[in-house]
Amino acid sequence: MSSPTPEMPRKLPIAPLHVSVGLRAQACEAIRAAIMRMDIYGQPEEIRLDERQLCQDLGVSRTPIREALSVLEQEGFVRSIPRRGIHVVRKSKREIVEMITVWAAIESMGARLAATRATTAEIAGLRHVLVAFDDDPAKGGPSGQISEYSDANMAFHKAIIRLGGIELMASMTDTLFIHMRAVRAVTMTQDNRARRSVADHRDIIAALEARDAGRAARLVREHTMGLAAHVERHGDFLDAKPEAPKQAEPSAAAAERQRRYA
Amino acid sequence: MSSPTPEMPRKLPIAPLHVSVGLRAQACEAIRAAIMRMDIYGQPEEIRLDERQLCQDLGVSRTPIREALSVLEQEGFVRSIPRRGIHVVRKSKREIVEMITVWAAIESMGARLAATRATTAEIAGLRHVLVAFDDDPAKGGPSGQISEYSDANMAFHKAIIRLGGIELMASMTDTLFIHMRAVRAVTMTQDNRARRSVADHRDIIAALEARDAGRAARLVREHTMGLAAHVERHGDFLDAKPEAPKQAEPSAAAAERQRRYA
DNA sequence: TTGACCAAGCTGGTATACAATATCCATAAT
DNA sequence: ATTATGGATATTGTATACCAGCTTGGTCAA
Repeated sequence: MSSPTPEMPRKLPIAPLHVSVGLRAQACEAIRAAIMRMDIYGQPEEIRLDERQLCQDLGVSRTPIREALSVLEQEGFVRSIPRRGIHVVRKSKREIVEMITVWAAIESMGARLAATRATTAEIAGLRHVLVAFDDDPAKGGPSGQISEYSDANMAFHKAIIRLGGIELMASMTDTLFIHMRAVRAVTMTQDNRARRSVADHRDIIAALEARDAGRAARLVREHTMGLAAHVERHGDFLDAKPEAPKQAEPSAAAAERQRRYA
Repeated sequence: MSSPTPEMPRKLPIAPLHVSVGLRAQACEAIRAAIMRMDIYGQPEEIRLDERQLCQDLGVSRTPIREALSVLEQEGFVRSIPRRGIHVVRKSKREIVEMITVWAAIESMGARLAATRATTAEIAGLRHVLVAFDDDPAKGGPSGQISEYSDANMAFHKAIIRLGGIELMASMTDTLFIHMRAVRAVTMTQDNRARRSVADHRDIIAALEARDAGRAARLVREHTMGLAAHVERHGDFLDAKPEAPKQAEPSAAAAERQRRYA
């Protein structure tokens, strides 16, 4: 049966039937999506999540929830304190800057590798990512486009990394990029940043097309480190003000509990 | 419960200390140590570990074991297949090369940052790491010293990264370095590599002392990428031959299993 | 009125029981 | 004799029950 019969009718294109995609993975995905959906830095108070509440909402037992939370804790999205609860982590400005720095390091190397091993067609494909906003520079103004541009921006950087050919880079930066979503508001506070960003991207593509590995690596590094410097200057809102602990309000506890499940 | 007794043995104010360091963390540490201790690439067959066996050995229940295995799976040490068991991952040559490449990217940026922000005393402290083997170059020969040198080697690179001041770099590379331990045998197969490595390190320190960020970054990158190329050339043993345990045996079950794994 | 002490509830950690599924072997049929 | 099918077995995923500790709110005493 292992003979290489070229045409075997036994190979029915039957469903892959991944009935057991794993309940833990689903919970992990759901919780991660919920975390990304909420505006972490909008509310000043710590966001706590309750295991049992999640159990009810997702309709599963605590065990998969706990395992999913373990994964999320490893990924740096939540933090579990023994008997104090599980709260969504709020990255400090320094942590954000560090993440951007690591991102710059990885993507710079990715660009360096891409300059030599990527095909010309692949490099040319990079232009498709930014034409969408290159053709319409008027979009830079309203904040409603920020999210849209930010997504395209991340897509461009992801594409650079992908062209480097190191899959590990893609997987490692994916987590970083997810964290970046929370602070994308600050990345475009200055209007010229968006335009300058597009110009930088064009220069990077040009360097890649010229097969100038050193220049591509340098441009990517300077571009991303510029973002790091920008956050360093204007990202003070990240170091949140956990607000006055409790002013003289006797019902603060009740309010706290109410907010907890919000 | 029986509260009427007004005299309750009051809790001694003696700090129980880290009684609850978390049973999961201990299990995680133990299993990780066990994995690092065993020679993954020595045995040709897949190394499977059994949950209940671990439960008995560690004397705990399955829950903390499972959570520890979740963490280890996230870190890339083990892989869990739904109903097939948990086996220690055997990194392929490509994966190792990728890890080294990412390491080079991160450490290169770390050196670049260290060149400007590290104090002169900190840079000078780097020499302490390699003098131990710089003073006794005769040690390069026997393989018994490989492990020792490898540890000092990693300590040097960790120190570079630490001087960069980005804690995230340290934590990310720690996991990479743990994986590197498994393949440190191949890193020193050529005798001159050890000596050249020390020379490279000295050059890196010189660049840092000269505050030449670009040169430091380049030297670190070339040094580590040289290791990647070395593994690329001589690391074919990593792509192990799982070899058919049963040779020419037309067993239907074996063929079936082979087909399903493909 | 204010402070401390106690008690109860809530939260997470741990253990165990149950269910589902993959593997493997034995037996029967061709 | 060989193959296929069925069951036995083993292993993991999931759920639930129990336990320990922290928080918090109330009450009593000074």
